[in-house]
Amino acid sequence: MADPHTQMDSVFAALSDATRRDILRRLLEADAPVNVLADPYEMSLAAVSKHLAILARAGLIVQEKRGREKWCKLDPDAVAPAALWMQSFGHLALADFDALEARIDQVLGAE
Amino acid sequence: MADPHTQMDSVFAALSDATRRDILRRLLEADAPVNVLADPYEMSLAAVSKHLAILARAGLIVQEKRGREKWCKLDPDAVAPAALWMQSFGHLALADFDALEARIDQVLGAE
DNA sequence: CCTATATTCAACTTTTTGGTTGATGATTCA
DNA sequence: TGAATCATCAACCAAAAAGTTGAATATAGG
Repeated sequence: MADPHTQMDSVFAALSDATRRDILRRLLEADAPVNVLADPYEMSLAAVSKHLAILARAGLIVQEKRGREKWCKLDPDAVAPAALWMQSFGHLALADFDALEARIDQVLGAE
Repeated sequence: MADPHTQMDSVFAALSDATRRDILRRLLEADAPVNVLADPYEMSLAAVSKHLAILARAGLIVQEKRGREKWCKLDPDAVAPAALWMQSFGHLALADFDALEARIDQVLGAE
């Protein structure tokens, strides 16, 4: 079976969890190793490690091993396709009424 | 049990499936009843009905029964919280977010 | 009234997700 | 060397997601 998950699927799925969004938000401030990222949450270190793997698989973070720590940093470009989809969707949807009026004007105003 | 799913969780989760994104895209063009929406996809009507329920639960569409048909229309305001999250994340994270916006404007034909 | 249509519901299967605990592999450092 | 630390792996569990088929419910229309 070919992987049915596109990059955008993975990005949106990664963002659908509040813990992962919180991790991303904290990574805006500074890069951090896994144990530091895990600290604020109630769940186990292994659970946070899995969340980070999901973020990495979506391309939203990159992980680099430094000594025994694994440092995580944002890869913000990965959010671009999903952000583009959302923005254009929102713009097109909200602009719909204006677009209709514009077309009416076009039809009535032409010739 | 309090619902652990926030509105943003639901919106991102709803957008993480290509079929649902395609449905939303088609609803930009015109409102449509369930059977019309289901037509292009290989899956059963019941499966599409479930996808629509997920979109409705996320607030992305509203459904209104007209006779024996159930018409679906976009509720584009529902993307706002998630879009804002992404936008502010992108603003803070992307060095060249202006470039992204330029591409968005390009796609939209720009104001 | 009867039949076809539109949609959902119910039950079921399979896969994925999000979590646990305990063991394991690296690495640091006293 | 040996103990502590960092992180993942492996096995497991419960719940949710995504699909199926078949029955049920409304409604439309001859």
